[in-house]
Amino acid sequence: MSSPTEQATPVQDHSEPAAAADSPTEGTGRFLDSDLTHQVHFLTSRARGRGISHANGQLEGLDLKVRQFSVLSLAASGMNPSQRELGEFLSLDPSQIVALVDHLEQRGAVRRETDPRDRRSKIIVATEAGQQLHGQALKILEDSEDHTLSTLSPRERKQLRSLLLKIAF
Amino acid sequence: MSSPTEQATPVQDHSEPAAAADSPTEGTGRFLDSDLTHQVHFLTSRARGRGISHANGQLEGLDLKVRQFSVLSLAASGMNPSQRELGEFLSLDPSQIVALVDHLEQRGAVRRETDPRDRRSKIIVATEAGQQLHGQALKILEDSEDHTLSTLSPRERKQLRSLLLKIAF
DNA sequence: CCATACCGTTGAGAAAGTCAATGATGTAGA
DNA sequence: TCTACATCATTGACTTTCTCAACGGTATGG
Repeated sequence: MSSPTEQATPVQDHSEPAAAADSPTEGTGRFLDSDLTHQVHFLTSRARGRGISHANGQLEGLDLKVRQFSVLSLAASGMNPSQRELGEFLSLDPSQIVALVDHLEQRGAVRRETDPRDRRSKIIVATEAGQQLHGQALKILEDSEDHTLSTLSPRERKQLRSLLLKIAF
Repeated sequence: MSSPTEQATPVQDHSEPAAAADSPTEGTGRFLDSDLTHQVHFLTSRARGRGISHANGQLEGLDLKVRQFSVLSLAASGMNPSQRELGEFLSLDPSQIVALVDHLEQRGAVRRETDPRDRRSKIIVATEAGQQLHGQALKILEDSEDHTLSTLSPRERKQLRSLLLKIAF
């Protein structure tokens, strides 16, 4: 199908009406038909980029990023994750977890507690202040997500979450 | 403010059966119920990470990454994108586009052609070799995506693409 | 002609990702 | 018990990606 015959398509061939200036989707919308737009990794990348960017902006007031929130969230869950577990679940290198936990610990949001069953591993738990911070951030993130998914019906949002869950693990 | 009241859920409270060693989802599956797992940005991040990681692995033989492919793909589309348009559509800084195009150009996969209508902008077009490379990569990426979405039915895949498309733009 | 805006490019620095090595600790077998 | 080996958190080095400011060449509108 994709045998690239001599169709080199010179530039002057892109005959677009000179009135392209007032196109509807502000210029790059013409790529919406491209092959790329059908690739799931491209769509997830873009969706993620937009969502995270907006979320980070909204979290600015708390001086927190989604990256840090994800660690705080698990720490505040009462599930007592170890750093290794955090790394695995969040798809982050152990060394990155160290930096993240360092930051949250200096901020007084989490504590490192040595696991009595395995003194090599450290359990990350949220402090009282951390719980509070998590609560505030969660609220903001819910609003942010609501904004990101504003073009989706409640039913579609549920579907999306369900589908993503299936391919995320 | 941050007086840590002694209610901090001590570690020995995480009473888990000692037989946890043979748990089904290899350890971190116990976080699947956490709040985080309900957040779309977390799910998209994980899904994207897994997908791109696998895709990049499969593309290794072509010495190509999805990042570079996305540029090549638009260059090979016959839509004559300018670098600015590439940046906007791919959510990348213009300076990153320069590097990406430089690399593909040195490889002989794309050409920069000055737009006769606006000599500031450069149109990126795929060479013959670039078209061929794109064809091979596309095939590999389709297989990779098939692998990433293996837990989804054809109908679900279509739904997913449709939903992602709605929130990606 | 002039001021202003835009495009690609360069360079610098921050953030994020990857990898190897180490000390402390746990585990299993001789 | 002693010994070899594996695992966890940590550090450090390095690469990749992101973000931003500046600059030359070009376009646009007065």
